[in-house]
Amino acid sequence: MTQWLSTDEERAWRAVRRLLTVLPSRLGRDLTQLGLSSADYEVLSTLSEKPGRRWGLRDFAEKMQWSRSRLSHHAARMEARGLIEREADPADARGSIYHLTDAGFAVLAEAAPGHLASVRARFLDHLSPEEVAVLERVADRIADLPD
Amino acid sequence: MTQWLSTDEERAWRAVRRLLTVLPSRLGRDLTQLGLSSADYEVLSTLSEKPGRRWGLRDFAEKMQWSRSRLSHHAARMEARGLIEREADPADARGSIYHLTDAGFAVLAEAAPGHLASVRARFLDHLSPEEVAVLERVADRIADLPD
DNA sequence: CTATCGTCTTTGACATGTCAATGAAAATCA
DNA sequence: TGATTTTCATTGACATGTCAAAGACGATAG
Repeated sequence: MTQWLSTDEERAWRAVRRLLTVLPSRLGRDLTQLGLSSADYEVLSTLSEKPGRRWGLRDFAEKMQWSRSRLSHHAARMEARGLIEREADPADARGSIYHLTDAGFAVLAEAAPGHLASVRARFLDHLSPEEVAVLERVADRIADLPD
Repeated sequence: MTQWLSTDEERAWRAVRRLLTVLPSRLGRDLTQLGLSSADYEVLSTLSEKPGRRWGLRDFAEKMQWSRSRLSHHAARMEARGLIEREADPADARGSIYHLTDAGFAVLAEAAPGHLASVRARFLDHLSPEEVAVLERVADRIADLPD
């Protein structure tokens, strides 16, 4: 079940697959120690980068590459924890606007340094500048392919 | 929330994060068209590579980097579909041995070419041989770090 | 204006993953 | 041997993600 890629490709793909599994899992584990899941952290940091720290669900979900359903579910749970809040969109009564609470921002601010340290320790610190450059180019090229 | 990596690192990490999200999701979607989830495919192909196409749960789970619980749950579902079977381990009455059924092997054999085509179309075909080599080295280095 | 159609978020049902507890059997050790 | 500890796979309860309604509202065309 193995011979339809060249041996070089085969080895590389195996290695990349392992990376795809292992790196997110390690970063997630580190984050859990800090009291947040990876999903929580993504939501908080994506929201914190938006001017005003508020965002309508539709665009927010698209930015995060999440389904609207997933974001709605997850946001409901985070709202119950007091990390974010939802309010009606004044411009479109169907819409919902999410914004970071002060508590949510505080939680993010507390977790961020540890998370970035983890990204360094588990990834960036082990790459040369040239490798970082190659990775960026390759990752962009692949991710930009049509869906 | 953004200024604790150098701009180069920041851009690269962003790109890699996007790749980590988007590539598995695309490959998974393609696989779904072929009737299998990514998890199903991993189980089948990992099992098919083992001599005799049978494997005890413990080592199997470790090889896949899955928790035993996850594998046990997933295997129960796949067994219900007739793709794999479980039997008692004659050497250790606590143990359980998983093996691929003929039906499971047939399903894998049918899905594999399409999946490999998808890996090519969505990934490998867009990399130069040098990039493939860099990726393999980097991915191995990162994945081999202590947990 | 109003009827239709499309779009919005949420919801519920279900699939999947995690975590802790279970019960059975092996390994260890006195 | 017999008691204790460890390891094994599975299970159940719960958290999370997916998919297909649902219901509310906006946009469009007559």
